[in-house]
Amino acid sequence: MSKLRVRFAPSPTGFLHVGGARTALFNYLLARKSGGAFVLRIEDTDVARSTQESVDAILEGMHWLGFGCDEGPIYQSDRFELYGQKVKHLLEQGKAYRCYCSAEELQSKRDQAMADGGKPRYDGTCRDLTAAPEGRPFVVRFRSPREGSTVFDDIVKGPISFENDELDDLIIQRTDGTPTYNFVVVVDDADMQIDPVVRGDDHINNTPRQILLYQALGYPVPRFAHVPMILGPDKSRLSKRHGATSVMAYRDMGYLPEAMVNYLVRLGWSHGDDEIFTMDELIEKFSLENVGRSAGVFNPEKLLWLNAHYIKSGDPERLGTLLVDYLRSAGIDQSSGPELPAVARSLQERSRTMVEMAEDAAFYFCSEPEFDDATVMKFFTKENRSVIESLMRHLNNCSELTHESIEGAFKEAMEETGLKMGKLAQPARAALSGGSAKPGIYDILEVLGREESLRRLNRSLAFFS
RNA sequence: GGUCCCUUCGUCUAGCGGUUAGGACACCGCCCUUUCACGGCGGUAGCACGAGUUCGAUUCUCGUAGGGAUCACCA
Repeated sequence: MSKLRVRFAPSPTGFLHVGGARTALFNYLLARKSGGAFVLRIEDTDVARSTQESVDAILEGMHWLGFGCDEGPIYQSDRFELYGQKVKHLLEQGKAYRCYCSAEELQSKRDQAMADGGKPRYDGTCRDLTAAPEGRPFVVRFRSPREGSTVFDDIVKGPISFENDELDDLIIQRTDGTPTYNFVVVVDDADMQIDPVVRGDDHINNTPRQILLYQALGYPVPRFAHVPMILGPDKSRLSKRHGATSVMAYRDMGYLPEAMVNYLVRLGWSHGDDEIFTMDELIEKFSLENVGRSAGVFNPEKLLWLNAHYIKSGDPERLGTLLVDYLRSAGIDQSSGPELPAVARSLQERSRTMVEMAEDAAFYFCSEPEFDDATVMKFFTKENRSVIESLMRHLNNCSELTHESIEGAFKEAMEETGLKMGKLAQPARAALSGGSAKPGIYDILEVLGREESLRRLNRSLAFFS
C-alpha cells in the first residue's frame, strides 16, 4: 500500500466524543498501515466558539487512546494569511464575489422562501453586482456553477452525484475577514496533500461544494471516504442525552483504552467473524473496503464486555498501577495494604471495569471490616467458631501463604471438621472481608498474607455468638 | 419540505446468485462451583415491503416504506 496522508480535523468546541474518536482511529490506522502520515488539524476558524480547553481535552483523549499524530496539531487560526491569499485569488479571477446582504436580510429571505414552500438558499442578489457599495461590510461568496453536476466515487458509499443547481453560493469569508469551514478545509486538505479524506458521513452534503472549490482553486480533487455515523439507542445522532459520549468519561468509568479502541473499530468495520484485535492487528488488517455503509448504534453492553475481556487478560502490574487512581476516586486509603498488582490479579477475572475493581478491592484496605447483622447471623454461629479456629490453626502452621499451602490448610481443616468446602469457605470469607468479597477465598488469603489473614480471623472471633 | 445517504437476529456484523443465513453482545436453560464472576454446552431471535432480471435471489435493478444526515457569516 502506498503511503497515505490522512488527517483528523476536529473543531475545538468540546471534548473528544466517541464519533470523533472513531474517525480519528480509522485515519490513524490507515496512516500506520501505509507508513504514511497522520495529521492532526485543529479547525478553529470560528474564533468565538473555539477554546484552548477543548483543544487540550481533544489532545488528552487522543493520547489516552494512543493515537499519536505525525504532524500537528496544526491550528487553522495560524493560517489566516494563506486563506486570505486564496480568497483574493478567487476574487481576482471572478470565481468569488463580494456580497453586501446583511445576515438579517438573508435570514428573512430564507424564512420567506421556507414559508412559500421553496428552498432556503441564497438568491444571488450580489452575484452580478456591477457597482460595489462604498464602505459597507461584505462577505465573500464562491461563484458556484449553476449547471451540470458534481460526482465523486466515495470509497465507502460508492458513486454519489449532485446537481449543481442544488448548490448555492456559499460564503467563504465572513464580514470580519475570517474564512469559513468549507473553504479552509479545502485549502488545507489540498495544501497538506491529504488523500483520502476520511470523515463522518454528515459531510457528504458538503463534498460537492468542496469539490467545486478544489477545482476553482486549481487543486487535484482527493478521494473521499465517508464513514457512517454513530447513533444512540433511539437511532438518532448520538448525543449527551444518550449518556456518556466523551471518550474521557469512559476512562473515568473504568474503561481501558484498548477496549474503547476495539469497540469503536468494530462499529462499522469488520474482519470476518473476528471480534478481538490488538492495535498491531488492526494496523495490519484495517481497510476502508471493509467499512460498512450504514450507521451503527452505540452499544454500551458490548463495550462493557470488551472491557471485561481486556481486564481479564491484562497485565496485573499495569492494572495495579491503573488501580491507584480508581482507588483514590473511590475514597479508599491505600497507604497500607496489599500490593496492588496482587489485588488486581485476584480481581481481574471478575471485574468489568476498573471502577468495579476498585470497589471490590475495598475490603483489602479495611483492616477492621464491619460485620452486618445478616453476616453475623448467617456465618458467625456457635458451630462455625470451631471451624474458623481449625482453619486458623492450620493456616498458622504454614510458614507462608501460597496457593498450595492454603489449599493444604483447607484440606486439613475440612478433614478435622468433616465439613465441605462451602461450609468452610463462606464463614472464612465473611470473617476476612466483612461480607461476600468476590475473589476466591485462596486468593483473599494469599493477597492479605499470613499475618493479616490470621489477625482478621482472630478479630472476627469476638463477633461469634 | 428539497437534496443526499442508509436498510441481514433487540444491537454490532459475516455474506459478495445456489448456505440448515455464520459469528459476537444481550437474553434464556444446563453444566462447573468456596460467594460473585469466569468458563463450557445448548437455545430463542434476522434478510423492511413490492415488482422485475435469472433455472435460482439475502445477494443485481427499479419502486414503496422506514430511518438518518444536511440545507448558518458552525464545523
